[in-house]
Amino acid sequence: MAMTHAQRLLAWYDRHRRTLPWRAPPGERTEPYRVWLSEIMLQQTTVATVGDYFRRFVERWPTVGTLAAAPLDEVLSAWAGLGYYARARNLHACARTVSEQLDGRFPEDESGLLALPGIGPYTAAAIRAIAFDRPASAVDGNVERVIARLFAIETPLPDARPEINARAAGLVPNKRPGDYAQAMMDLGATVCTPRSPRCVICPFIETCHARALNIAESLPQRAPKADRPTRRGLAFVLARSDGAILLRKRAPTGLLGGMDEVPSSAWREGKLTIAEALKEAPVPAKWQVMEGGVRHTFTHFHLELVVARATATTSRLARLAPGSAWCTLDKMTERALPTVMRKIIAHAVKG
DNA sequence: TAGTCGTGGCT
DNA sequence: TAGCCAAGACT
Repeated sequence: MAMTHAQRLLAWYDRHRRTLPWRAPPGERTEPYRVWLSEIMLQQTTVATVGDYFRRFVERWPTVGTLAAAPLDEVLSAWAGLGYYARARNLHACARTVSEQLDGRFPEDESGLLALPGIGPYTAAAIRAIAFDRPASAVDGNVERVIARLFAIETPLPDARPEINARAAGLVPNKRPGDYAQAMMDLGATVCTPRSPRCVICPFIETCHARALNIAESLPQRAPKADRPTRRGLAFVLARSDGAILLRKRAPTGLLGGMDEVPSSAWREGKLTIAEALKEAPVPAKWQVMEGGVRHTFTHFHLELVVARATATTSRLARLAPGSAWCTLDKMTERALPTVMRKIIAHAVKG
């Protein structure tokens, strides 16, 4: 009998398996805590970016209990720069639930995992497969691509998802399902790549329908994305005589929720009127509007910021709103500052 | 269901 | 340069 897809893939995996910070040695299982933490970090984020964050997290918080005991603000600070900050808020909430209500153990069943904050269909399946070696079908962007090509599914995403999920589930083996899940993702990441797939070294070359039709690189097709608008605003960098800068805390949810920020005017579409934006300054001061500015792109809009600087005087310190605080430059790395805020500060300091 | 939610690397 | 995409979840 011919080898199944799973058998071919596992044979390939045994030869090409990558060493990753969260991956246990061959034949061993990764602890559920490390699987969960890595999978949350890897959502919409590249392996290369996650590596250092993962190492820092497990060194500082080696167990789910230690993470649950940490203040949210410390977790957000450690997460700063990774993006999608709701993941960090949910990570912390999930750690507390597992620690306080589940005796520190992650559920092994799908419904139990799906009930936890930040764990959706993909992550629940990945945890079940990798941590508990259960035959769960973990379909991420890599697997979507592999399956769409293997079966030449030309329906654009996201409409193709039901068919892709069904096809993917049909390939999951009962033996080594954890290795199989990781192998599928490795295959998508290193062989069945979005552009210039390396079909000649693919374990599925003999059965891949897209390869046979010479349409592999064009799959999966995607529905066109809405174009991003541009929002504009004025950021206010207030510096104390010792160089400390005024920061404040953002609202707990929504864009950059719970993170620290440099005060700014509202970010609006359309032309920026400096005179109007200056009325939104956090304190009265002799604001100096700087040359140039900061550009940053979020998932669904571009942001263009002009930066205004001012020096604080003692008389204004008492006027600071609640949630505001001074931060010296050497302490800036300890704060929960998203990348766009670090860009603003760098621009202001550089002058 | 479709919009919200970051960032960096690659082409 | 500008768009694409990455181990998606939530509302």
